[in-house]
Amino acid sequence: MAEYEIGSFKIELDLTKPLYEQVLDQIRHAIARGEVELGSKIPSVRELALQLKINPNTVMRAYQELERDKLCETRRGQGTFITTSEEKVMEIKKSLAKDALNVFVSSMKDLGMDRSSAQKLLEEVEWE
Amino acid sequence: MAEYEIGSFKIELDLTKPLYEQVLDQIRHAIARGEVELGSKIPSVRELALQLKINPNTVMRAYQELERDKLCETRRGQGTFITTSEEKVMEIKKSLAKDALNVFVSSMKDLGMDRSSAQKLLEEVEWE
DNA sequence: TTAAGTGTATTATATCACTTAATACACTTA
DNA sequence: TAAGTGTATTAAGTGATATAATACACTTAA
Repeated sequence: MAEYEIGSFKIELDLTKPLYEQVLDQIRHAIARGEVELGSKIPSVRELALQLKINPNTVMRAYQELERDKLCETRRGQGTFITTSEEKVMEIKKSLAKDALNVFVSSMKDLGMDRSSAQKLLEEVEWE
Repeated sequence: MAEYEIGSFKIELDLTKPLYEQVLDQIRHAIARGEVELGSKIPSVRELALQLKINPNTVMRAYQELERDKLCETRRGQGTFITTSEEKVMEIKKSLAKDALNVFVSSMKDLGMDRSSAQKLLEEVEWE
């Protein structure tokens, strides 16, 4: 589809999920990984839409959800800025990790597997 | 939405995912858990559609995918039957577990977490 | 032979989330 | 004042999903 580099992280889009969700996820994860400087400005709605070759409305939808999570702060006429709250970042990181964990545990249970089976899988999986 | 009991397992539908996918997943997982007798007959397309209050075409779509995975065998005029291959069941169980594991690992990496962090989460999570 | 119950196929329609497009307004900064 | 921001609105298009109605082929049992 298209890609765009923001500071040290890159946004890449495909057709597997809604575009606004991909933009949202990738920025959110980049913040969680600490790859975006707190308080820094991210591209304007129009600019990112242009680079990713998608509609400004789609970008805005992602930005608005970031703001709902308090990960971003938008200032009319100025732009959209990453939160300065280290606490918020840790919070969202924990939350995303917990969500992923719950999905995994549910899947294991659905397959009738116990904790130690899951642990064994995790030990044996190729990581890097 | 609706639910239906098949042998020892139950199908419940909601609005979070495509219906055919829920039917498919729930039967597939029940097989993987060993809750369905191998070689047994599952409800007819029309019967299950009636019980779940959904369209027969939707049920058929799920059944056809089960057949593609060789988890079921359909006999025209007779019905749809669970595979008798214990091997196929183990295969699909491994496959589903691997998929879930990969999703989890990807999520952890997206958050910049290493294997031991993931293991710690798994150790600490409430299981039952 | 017949009737009922199977899987399967086809065509049409409806719905909904997602996306795009075009435009306008409010605000900030240089 | 002009350019660049976020925001809002309305309209339209697209594709996956689901429903509806109908028909056909096959199997089984009465």
